[in-house]
Amino acid sequence: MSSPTWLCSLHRRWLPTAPVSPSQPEPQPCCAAGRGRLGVMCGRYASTARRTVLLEQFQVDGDNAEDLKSPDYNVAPTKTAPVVIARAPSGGPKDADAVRQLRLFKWGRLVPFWAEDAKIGNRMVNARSERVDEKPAYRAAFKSRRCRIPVDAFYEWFETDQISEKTKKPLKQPFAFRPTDGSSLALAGLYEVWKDKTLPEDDPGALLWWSYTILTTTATNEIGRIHDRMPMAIGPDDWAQWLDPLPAS
DNA sequence: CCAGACGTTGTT
DNA sequence: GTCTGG
DNA sequence: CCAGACGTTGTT
DNA sequence: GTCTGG
Repeated sequence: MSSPTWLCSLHRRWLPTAPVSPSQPEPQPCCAAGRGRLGVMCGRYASTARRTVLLEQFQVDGDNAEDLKSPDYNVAPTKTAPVVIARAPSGGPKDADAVRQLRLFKWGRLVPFWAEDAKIGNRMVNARSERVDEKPAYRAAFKSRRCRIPVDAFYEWFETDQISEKTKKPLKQPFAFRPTDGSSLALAGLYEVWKDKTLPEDDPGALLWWSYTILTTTATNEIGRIHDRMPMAIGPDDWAQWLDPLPAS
C-alpha cells in the first residue's frame, strides 16, 4: 500500500546540530568525514524535559509518570522513557472515556499481545510506517494503541575514516538532530501491553509489560543527505489526530 | 489443511 | 491473533 | 543505537 | 557472526 495520508503533513526540516549532551564529542560536517555510512535509524535519543513541562506541553490529564527520571540524554532500547497516550484511566473500567496520559514505558522489545514468548520483541525498536497498518506484529497497535514520544533530539552514528586502536574498527561519530526552529518534537510510536501467561498470577514477572516502538519514514530533507530513513515526527497540529483513530478510508 | 512466522537496516 | 508458505 | 557475551565435550 | 542487555 502507499504511504498513509497523514504522512505528508508530518514532514519537517532538519539540520544536524551540536549534540545535546555536553559529554558527546564535537560533530563534524555531515558528508565531509567518513564514507556516509550510518547505522540503524533512531536507535537512541534525548528526553530532557521535566515532568511538569511535559504535562503542560502535551495537555495531559492523567499523570502516571511520577517516577520519571529526567533529563536522560541517552535513551536506549529497553530503557524506560515518557510517552503520551490516550486511554481509559488505569484501574478504572476499560470502556471509560480515553484520557490523555503521561506514562513511562519501555522502548523496544515491543511484544504483541498475542505472543507467548517475550523474545519476539527483541528487535522491535522501530516500525516502518509504510506498512505498519498491515504487519501482524503492529497492526493491532496501529489501530488502537498509538503514542507520542517527547524527544529533544535523536542521535545517529557516523562511521569515520579513523580506526580505533582498541577494536581495530572504524570510529563512530555520534550526531544529534533536532528541529532548527527550536520547536518541541514528538515522534510517532505504537505501544503494546503484554502479559506472560506461562507464569502463575502471584509471580512478580506476571505484571503487565508496557513497551513502545518508534515509527520510521523516508528521509526527504536534510537528513536524507546522509541516511534514507528517519524517525517519524508529528507536528503539534497533528498531535491530537495521531492519538485518535484514523477516519475510515 | 497445518506449521511457522510475526522485524529493521544495511550489505554486497 | 492472523497471515504466509507448503 | 552500542557494548559485551557468546559454548561444549572431555580432559595436556 | 549474531544475539542479548542496557
